[in-house]
Amino acid sequence: MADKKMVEAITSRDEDFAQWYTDIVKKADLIDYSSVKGCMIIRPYGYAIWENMQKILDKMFKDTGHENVYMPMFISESLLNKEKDHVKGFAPEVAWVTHGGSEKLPERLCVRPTSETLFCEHYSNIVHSHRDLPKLYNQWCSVVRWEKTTRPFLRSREFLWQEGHTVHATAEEAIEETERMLNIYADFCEKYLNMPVIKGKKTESDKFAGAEATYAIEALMHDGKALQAGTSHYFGDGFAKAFDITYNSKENKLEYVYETSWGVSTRLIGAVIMSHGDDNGLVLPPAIAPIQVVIIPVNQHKEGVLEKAREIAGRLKDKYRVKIDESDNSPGWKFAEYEMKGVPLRLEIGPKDIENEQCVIVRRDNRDKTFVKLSELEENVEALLQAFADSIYKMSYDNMQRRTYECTSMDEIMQKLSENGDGFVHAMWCGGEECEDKVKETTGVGSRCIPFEQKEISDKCVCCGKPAKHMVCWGKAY
RNA sequence: CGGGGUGUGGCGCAGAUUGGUAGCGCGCUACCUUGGGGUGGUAGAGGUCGUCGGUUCAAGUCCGGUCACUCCGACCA
Repeated sequence: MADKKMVEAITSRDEDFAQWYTDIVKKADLIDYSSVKGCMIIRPYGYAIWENMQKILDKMFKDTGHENVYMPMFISESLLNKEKDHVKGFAPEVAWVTHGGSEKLPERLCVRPTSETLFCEHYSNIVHSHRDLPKLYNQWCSVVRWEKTTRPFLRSREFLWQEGHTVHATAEEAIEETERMLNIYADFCEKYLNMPVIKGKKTESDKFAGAEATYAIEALMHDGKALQAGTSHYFGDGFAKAFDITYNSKENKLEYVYETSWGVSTRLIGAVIMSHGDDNGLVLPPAIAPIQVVIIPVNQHKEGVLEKAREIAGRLKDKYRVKIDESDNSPGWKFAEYEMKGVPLRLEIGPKDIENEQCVIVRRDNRDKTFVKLSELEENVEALLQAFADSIYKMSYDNMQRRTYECTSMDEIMQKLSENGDGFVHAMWCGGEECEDKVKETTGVGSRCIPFEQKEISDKCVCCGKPAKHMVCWGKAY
């Protein structure tokens, strides 16, 4: 029975998606709660996923000329206050340090919610000449935002991320950088997380505090809600003016730099869970799965079985992340356990197989069983992992297609959503903030982004009927 | 921040209305058994009931505060 629910312990995904999600993060050993609200312990299995993401992304950053740095975690209040839009955006959710030991600090310090101000201060000190540009810095760190409601990976008060901050001589160069990084994020999601995304620009009301333009990639989760999976901001010279970051040009003129920043966070783990997971647990993309192939010896106490299992592991371990479970749990228990943990391939090896010089490989996504000759092991693993990755991408892609609705009226939006469930609504927009608000108020979907890939569904705004400027992608957000 | 739910061995829960000193399943430990979808058995270990305070001869149980988790909204990587 391919669709039989093996693990009774988790909530069904279609019955209660939120509860299902909570069950998964706990039962797959990704996190544990700590005693401070909204702060989670990322356990080894969860952290390994993040490490794999980091490894891939870090290489992509380095390949495009970026360098890693580390900024302090504290920002003085006066520094934070320098760019007024930025403070206004973040002040409500920063955590403050007021004491050092028992002594009150002369100026309170905020725990970074993001590090624009720190990078700006530093850049103003080290950038003097056009020869110093560009500076392409990135840092891996954690940031703190005092969120009111919290959820593991999706919204925690402290979370891990990377933040790139770059300064350039010209606006063109900075805009190019903003786009380059957005594309890297999109490629990462599609190729390594096997998750399709929509690239687009945020509306004025939705852009980053202090930015001139914010670009984002939006992914659609299995339940039809949207998740912002990454952002890339173009700052123009706004921060440069606020923080006085100037350089002497070739013509010996004092010029302001142009800046960008971009980031993705451990929220991507949440995105992967909600894109690919099913009623049996996690389903992990091979590129980031801590274990890609789990080997389950069957009747392992029988002579020769464990030896064979280890031999197989030895053949695979240079190329793949492999684990043999030699514990004394029953095979059935192990099957369920590694399904919960989302391991892409399960390799079963028992006395019958050894006799036939074969093994059994089962895919996590559809439980397809393949009998593989041991002499053809490597090429089969390779092919199955690839097929697995393609297949979970397609599932996500199909889900997004099925849940994308083109609408020309507010009534149609509400009708499509109630008939087919949540999803992306593509509809035209005049560019007015009142209409943006009104769409959200009446239909429940907010603007996610203005996709780069535009389509003229009609020439009128879905809300007010005036001439439309853009097609907007709307959705309910996480 | 508003509304609902929950907090009792590691996990899931019962006990609370009718106060009298804590119980079940799973897991855990040891041994045996079994092994191709969470094997079966025997013997064990483990909790003062989120937390602070109040009422009472006596509180898991009643009252008040507080903290955390969770779900649904409003805002956010």
